[in-house]
Amino acid sequence: MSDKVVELSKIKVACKDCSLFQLCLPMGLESDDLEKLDVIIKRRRPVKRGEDLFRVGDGFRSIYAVRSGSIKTFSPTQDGQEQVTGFHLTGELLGLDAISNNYHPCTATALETTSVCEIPFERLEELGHQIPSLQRQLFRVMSREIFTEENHTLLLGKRNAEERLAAFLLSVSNRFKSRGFSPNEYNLSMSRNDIGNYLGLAVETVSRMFTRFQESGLLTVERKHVVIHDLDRLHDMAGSSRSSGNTRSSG
Amino acid sequence: MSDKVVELSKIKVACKDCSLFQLCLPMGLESDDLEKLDVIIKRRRPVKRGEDLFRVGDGFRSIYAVRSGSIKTFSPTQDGQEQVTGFHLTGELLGLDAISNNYHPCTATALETTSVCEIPFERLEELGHQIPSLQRQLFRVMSREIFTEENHTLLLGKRNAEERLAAFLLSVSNRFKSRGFSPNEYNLSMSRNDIGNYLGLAVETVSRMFTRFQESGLLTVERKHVVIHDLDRLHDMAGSSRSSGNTRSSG
DNA sequence: CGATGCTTTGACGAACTTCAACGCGGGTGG
DNA sequence: CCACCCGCGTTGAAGTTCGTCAAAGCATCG
Repeated sequence: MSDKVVELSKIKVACKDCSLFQLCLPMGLESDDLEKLDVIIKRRRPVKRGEDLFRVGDGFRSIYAVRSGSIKTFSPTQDGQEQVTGFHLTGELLGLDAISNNYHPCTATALETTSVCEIPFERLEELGHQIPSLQRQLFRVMSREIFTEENHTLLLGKRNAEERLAAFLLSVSNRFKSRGFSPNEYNLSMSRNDIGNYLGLAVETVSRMFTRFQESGLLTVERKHVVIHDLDRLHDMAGSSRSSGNTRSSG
Repeated sequence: MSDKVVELSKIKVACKDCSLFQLCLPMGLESDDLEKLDVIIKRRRPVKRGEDLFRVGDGFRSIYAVRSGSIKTFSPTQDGQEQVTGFHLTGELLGLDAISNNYHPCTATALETTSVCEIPFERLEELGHQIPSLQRQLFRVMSREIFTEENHTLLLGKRNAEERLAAFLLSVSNRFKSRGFSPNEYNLSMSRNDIGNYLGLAVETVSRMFTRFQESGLLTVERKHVVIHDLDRLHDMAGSSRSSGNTRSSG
């Protein structure tokens, strides 16, 4: 069960050997329970930039964990627009919003070449009956997702453009940090358009804010590449965010 | 276990005799499983208008189902403001956002005299291991909550004042309808202030929109009382809302 | 009956969107 | 290898929506 081998097209890394172990679903599981989970997980070939992991209306079968790369989820609105509902970075789950309807309410598109673990939900549910700690972790993950959505709501409800972009950059920063990457320097895989859409702002406003942030010495930005010079100030500007983290998990 | 009696201060109605049976947690449960759930549920004395069911930071022990009345949940923001994160009507659950953090990230205040069922989460979790259909229902409820939050996000991200208020009124309408009340006529238990806060609008803007809606013949409003004359048009105005319902459940 | 809190209304200004144009960079084809 | 093209990002100007400020109307309650 655990002698997974690295192949060319199907990279098989057992949960126990995965660097995301502490962030992902198996967090807190005992070794033998971990293997049970490991067995039901499907490792798929990487999704290329622009390809979809699933589409709006697709039947719900699995939830997904991002192993590397990043994914955006978005829903169509009645007037034919799209609304970006979330960005999912390494170690984050998506698809949880499909459980109740039994189909995916959003489309998931890779922002760059991305590997995911596919976790068939029925089997996960069965496993949950056997492994209480997995059950609990699953509840925790879903609850955190609700909490995260509330935070996003909070952001869009009361905050101006400056605060929104600051909060967004801070959120990305925190998420990279908790995965062992630099919180001060990273590449944004999503376009300005996606960011604006997600934050409820026009692209132009996002661009202007980036310029303003840079002029004030808060950060340096060049296309996708962001270097944050003053995380404390960014934090102050973000203001609104509720006490706890901004960790995303589903979409 | 099922011979609950109506008392004066503690109204005891077994799940199987509750009119919300089809909307609430026990949906789809077999008779004997229902009784198991029934046993762990605590019926508390009603919460009066303005009283809190729980407060921000309170330790998480239970989730709650609204039996009658309504509750608003709100979180403090860093600058001392409040952000209303949800309204919870009859048959809806709240407290699900506390599972991951182990404390409540929001305060829940009664908007009118409100009865709730308190469901100790640890015991519910245990019961979930025994009763797969309860487990599944719990996942479904949590997933629906994520979906609902996404919808709220969508609303705040892209929609103007008119669309927001229309979507809000439509959501309330749908929720009353699914509980067997009139979708065309209802009383709003929350203040204009709460509505504005929830929708990310100034109170004055909400008021102006109500006036505009009334002048256009869409509805009649007098303080809390709302009569909707043209649900179809309201639906068109709300526009943005994603395909499925607006059913809330947690906060 | 006055006090208080909620709601409405009007005037004004600020923030953000929209429209338009331009710059830049990466990819493609000659 | 260079030139061109196209998408993305930036910048400027004008327009609109909504928030803020101020004041008055109106119900509820002591």
